[in-house]
Amino acid sequence: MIDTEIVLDAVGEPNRRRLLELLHQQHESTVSELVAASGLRQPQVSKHLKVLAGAALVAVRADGRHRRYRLDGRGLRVAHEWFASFEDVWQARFDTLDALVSTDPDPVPEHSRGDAP
Amino acid sequence: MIDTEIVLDAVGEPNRRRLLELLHQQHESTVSELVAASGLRQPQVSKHLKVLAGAALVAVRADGRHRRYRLDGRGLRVAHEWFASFEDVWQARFDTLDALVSTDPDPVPEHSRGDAP
DNA sequence: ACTATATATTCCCCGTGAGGAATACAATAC
DNA sequence: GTATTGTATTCCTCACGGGGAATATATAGT
Repeated sequence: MIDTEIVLDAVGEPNRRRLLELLHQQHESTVSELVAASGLRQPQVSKHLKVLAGAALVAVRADGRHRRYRLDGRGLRVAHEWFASFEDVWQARFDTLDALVSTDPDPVPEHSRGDAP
Repeated sequence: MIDTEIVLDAVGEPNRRRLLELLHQQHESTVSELVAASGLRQPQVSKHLKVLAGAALVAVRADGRHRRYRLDGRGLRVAHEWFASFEDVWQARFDTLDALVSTDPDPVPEHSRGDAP
């Protein structure tokens, strides 16, 4: 079974999310392609891919001296399901309205000088 | 508009995820209740809640000297949608099968030196 | 006024983890 | 074999961010 904690930790990093998005567009990419597309350097790309693979977010396929990376649906699905478990929160529509009012519980009284709104 | 990066960064921390889950069960909680339920100390709970509020993941309502926190569907929905955009990955079922095979592309070559670790 | 409770904020410390450079390992071409 | 390309790994440094303690700021009660 895939650990939700590991998955969400892995996604909690901007460059790793960029790699996931790049792999989503390209469907399959070598490390060099990801280096070129991301602007990151090769070692960091490899390291990030290792973390993503550890979370079942990407899968690798050896191809000659290349490694072809692609998205792995298993980790992505686990993360998606974690957020889906909160669906009731935004489907009870009143919460959203309330939130607009109550996000800032004290909207700066500013010592209430007499100027008009 | 809510920034997906900020949301996913905020969720990328285990204790903040715990707080979200606690708020999901309780629907609304004071800081003290979250302190008791999480085992964290009050300042860190307040700090994490501030990050979550900055990502529109929680909303606050002032109630006497308490602050009642609840989940905010806006941030949660943004995160859910980000992962939903990858749905095609796990709905193409072959990826899952391939992953089982190709996650470890080179299962321990015979460089094994005879000495103990 | 003072006291107590609830929460936020400030300061400091320290570990984790991301980035960089260099190197090691792997696979093809010659 | 050597050279070259592609990728992984090691080592180092350093900043970011989380935790702890103390303090500040509210709000209620007396």
